[in-house]
Amino acid sequence: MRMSQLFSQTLREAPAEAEVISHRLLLRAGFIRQLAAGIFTSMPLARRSLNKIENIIRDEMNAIGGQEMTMPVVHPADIWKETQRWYQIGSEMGRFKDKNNRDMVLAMTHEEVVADLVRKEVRSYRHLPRLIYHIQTKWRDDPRPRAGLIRVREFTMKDSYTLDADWEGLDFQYRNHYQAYFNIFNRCNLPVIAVKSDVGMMGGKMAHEYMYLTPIGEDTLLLCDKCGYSANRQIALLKKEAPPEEKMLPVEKIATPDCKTIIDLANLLDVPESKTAKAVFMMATIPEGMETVEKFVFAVVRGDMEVNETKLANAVKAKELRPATEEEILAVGAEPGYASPVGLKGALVVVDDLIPQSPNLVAGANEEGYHLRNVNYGRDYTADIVTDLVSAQEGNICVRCGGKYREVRGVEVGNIFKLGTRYSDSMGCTYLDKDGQEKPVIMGSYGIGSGRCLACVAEEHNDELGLKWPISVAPFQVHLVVLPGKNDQKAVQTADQMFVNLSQAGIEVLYDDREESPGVKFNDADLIGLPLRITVSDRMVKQKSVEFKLRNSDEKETIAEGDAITKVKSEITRLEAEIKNKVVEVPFKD
RNA sequence: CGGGGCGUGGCUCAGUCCGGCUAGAGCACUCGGUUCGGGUCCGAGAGGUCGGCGGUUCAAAUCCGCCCGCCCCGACCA
Repeated sequence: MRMSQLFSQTLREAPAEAEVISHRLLLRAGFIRQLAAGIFTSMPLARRSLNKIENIIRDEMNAIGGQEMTMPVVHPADIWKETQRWYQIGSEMGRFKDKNNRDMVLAMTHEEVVADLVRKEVRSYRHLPRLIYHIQTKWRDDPRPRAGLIRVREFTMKDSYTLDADWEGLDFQYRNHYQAYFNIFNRCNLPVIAVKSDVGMMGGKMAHEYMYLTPIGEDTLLLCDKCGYSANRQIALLKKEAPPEEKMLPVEKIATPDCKTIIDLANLLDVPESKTAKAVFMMATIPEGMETVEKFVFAVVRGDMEVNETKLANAVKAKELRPATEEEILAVGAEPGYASPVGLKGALVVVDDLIPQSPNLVAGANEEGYHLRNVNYGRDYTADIVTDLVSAQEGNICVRCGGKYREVRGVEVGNIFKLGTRYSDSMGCTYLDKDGQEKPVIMGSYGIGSGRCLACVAEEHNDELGLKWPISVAPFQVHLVVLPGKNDQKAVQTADQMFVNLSQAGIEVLYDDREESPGVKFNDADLIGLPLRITVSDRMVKQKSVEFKLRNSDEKETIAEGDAITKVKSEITRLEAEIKNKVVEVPFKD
């Protein structure tokens, strides 16, 4: 490709709205342009890199038996109503009506379409197992798109779906994906870890997320360096140490004016925060058949811990949770700042499982300015649900080995889900097994965002001059720069010829044939960040030589003109081998 | 959805507080010349409904109201 013909330009300055490095560099280097919040165009450079990423994905999916297909972006709402997700998912779903006033959905994912296909195509155990996938546009009207390509509303995802006759089959395909995903990210030279995760709106049994660790990430992860346990904070378990046993003391009402926070309370009474009970009020939207009901949820955790909203939502099977308003709190007989589980009416009480083991806590009195001492679960109040409700944090004890957790941030670049029969049941996907028995098809679903992957690679590989693409993801392999000098076409002729020769040798070349000064050309080359650079200058062609440079190194090497192709080829081979070495077996961790 | 910020030519920004002549600068773009290994230099040009609508005023980029868009923090999120 001649740069004089390329449909995009580099920018000397990044647009003001770009903050994170990948966003700034992808804009400046001319890879992407924004159309609206969370909606981007992939320019030719980005498209080429995305093609490389997607081809790596294809390669790895095909290697585990995947069959590529394409499913529609626009769906009739009917199938989403069948699985209830039409009702369960809120404003994040893109909905519109067609000309006949029929409800339509913009695909957020494709379980419904797959399930519809399965019930029509799969009749017999002979049709199983299968692995199908596509690379297709998704629309999720995210409330807050941000950070360039990291979090967008329209995006492209590879999503694959496994169809199995039994749970062992699902297990096998799940593990195949587990490894294939590591292969994919390693081949993109993107370091990731797999963590256990919440099943969220997908429903299902087990899920892992593939996380690229970076401070700009939006997910908080807990890692145990001792045993390797890793999980998204949303579901991370932790070891809670039960306090020493105490005799239950009689409840005692005490005046605690202006004492609305746990810290105030602990200070005033001179007790540790772990001797208090913290109350959190939420309104939960809970699906009941086709309808939803709003319930007031009163959650209780120990004062030294935080409520985990994902765990709470899962405990009460809520589709949505929001903080309750003051009026709603008063309506159930609680007092904001002085709330207590003792003597509540009409609330769903959910208590962390450490609370019943923690005797003689200080809790609110449901009366402004008063708390109760020596409140004990079982004697003074009971809960509708007792379960793990708290968020794991830096320094907490590992649930597996007793080590200490470390907290890091990450971007989710992929995920794998064991769906089980959630969709098969609601959409009637059954097959006949060998005994003629009708059984549900067991499904799995697996996603990778290709644009997000590109952004993460850009986020990982850059320096103060610009991008530094791994050879496997670079839009071109070689940046060919010509510096013509004055009144002499010799360099241009040599470079033109080299462009032809390299291209004919199957090498992908971006040829900067523009009439620009050397400084501009070098800076653009560094900004765009192709792994190899060849400079053909007036000065050097006189000695029949050219300059070779790696983006990743400051060294410049003078080589004979005639050796250029050999040199480029061997360097590409070397860089590709480096990447290949990163592809290794990863032990499965559940 | 809550909090904050911003919106002036393709990009970065000044001007807005305190209303007043043809609305400015740098970069990018076009033309001419110059330079030629790290964002050359000189000259000439083209390009703007000052986000939109309404109001106040002799006069609005500037003041007031409503709306829209974009960014950041939070809530949310396969």
